Amino acid sequence: MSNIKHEHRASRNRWESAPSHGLNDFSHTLPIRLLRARHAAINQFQPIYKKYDVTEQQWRVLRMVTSSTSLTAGELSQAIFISMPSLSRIMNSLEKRNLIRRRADKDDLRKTIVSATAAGRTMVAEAATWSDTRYHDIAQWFGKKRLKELQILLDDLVQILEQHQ
Amino acid sequence: MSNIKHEHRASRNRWESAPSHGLNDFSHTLPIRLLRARHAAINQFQPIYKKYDVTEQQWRVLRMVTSSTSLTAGELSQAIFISMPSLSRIMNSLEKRNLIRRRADKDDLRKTIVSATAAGRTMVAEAATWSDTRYHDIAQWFGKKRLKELQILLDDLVQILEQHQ
DNA sequence: TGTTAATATTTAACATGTTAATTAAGTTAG
DNA sequence: CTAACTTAATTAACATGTTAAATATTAACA
Repeated sequence: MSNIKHEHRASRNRWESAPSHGLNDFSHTLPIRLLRARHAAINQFQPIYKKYDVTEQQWRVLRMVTSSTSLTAGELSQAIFISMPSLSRIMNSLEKRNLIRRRADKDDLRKTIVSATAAGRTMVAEAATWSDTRYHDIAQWFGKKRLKELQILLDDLVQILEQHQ
Repeated sequence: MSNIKHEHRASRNRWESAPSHGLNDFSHTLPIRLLRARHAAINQFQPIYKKYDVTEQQWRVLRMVTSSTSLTAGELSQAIFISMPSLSRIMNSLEKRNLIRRRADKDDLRKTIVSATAAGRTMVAEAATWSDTRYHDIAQWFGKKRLKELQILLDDLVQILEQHQ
């Protein structure tokens, strides 16, 4: 019973230890970790969503649209990682609330150009300061260096996974 | 394909640079990065979902249930990070397909104990090898050390964000 | 003991995620 | 020029995410 090399404690997760059958500690896979982290991050901005009665996704649209002078629905979709079908519905809702506006691109009538209304811009500008403060807080708590590390690892992971496809 | 617009160097993101007004480069916030990474990771296992005609979430339930001898719906919900309402519907669907079973806990009739049927266990066991291989591939491509680093950073981030709440 | 509070799960209502089909406009080849 | 192909956005259908309310059971306690 010579346990030579490893003496893995109880259950290290499946990514670093022997896979055996892979059915142990399933609650700590990378996808679930990423989901949890995203949840926790978004949660920090909950006060804004409640204050303005928007969902996190609607807020993403509003921020992207107000931060850009002119972009098409397709560009918007790619930038904030919301599929076109979802984006389509979200834009309906935001347009009804008079926060954004859609118009056809004169050079290519298939494209839709999305822009923020004055009301939309006002709303985002109001929250921008608060939001920036919170972003800064998070960087402070977690450490700017580690945050940067995390970002790089995430980007690299995406790149590598998309490569091997 | 390969029209991927990675303008990494072009503009640094808002997390490390001066916040100014926070409306620039909004498409690279941490939440969006996490979303992208999760997508890319899940995408690697798409063949399984298609082969067995299950969603990613249903698969999470199946793997967790088969990897555990006995757990309640609540425990399952926490472990795989699916809310109780969603889990309730997913279990309905999996039960109809005879992949899992629900029964009341004799010691506490409020609790529901979830278990896999023989069919469910067979199905997961069949895919386990393939899945393990893919997990291993990812670790190989990305580097085991970096993957571990990423995991630690994610866990720490969650912990810190939950602390400051 | 009986009333109230807390817990586990489900249901309801609505927003979003996902895949496939549809519509409209632009592009290309014959 | 027009038929076939491509692209951009929407719609449809169904699964999941999310919040609040409903239901059933257990715990607390005066």
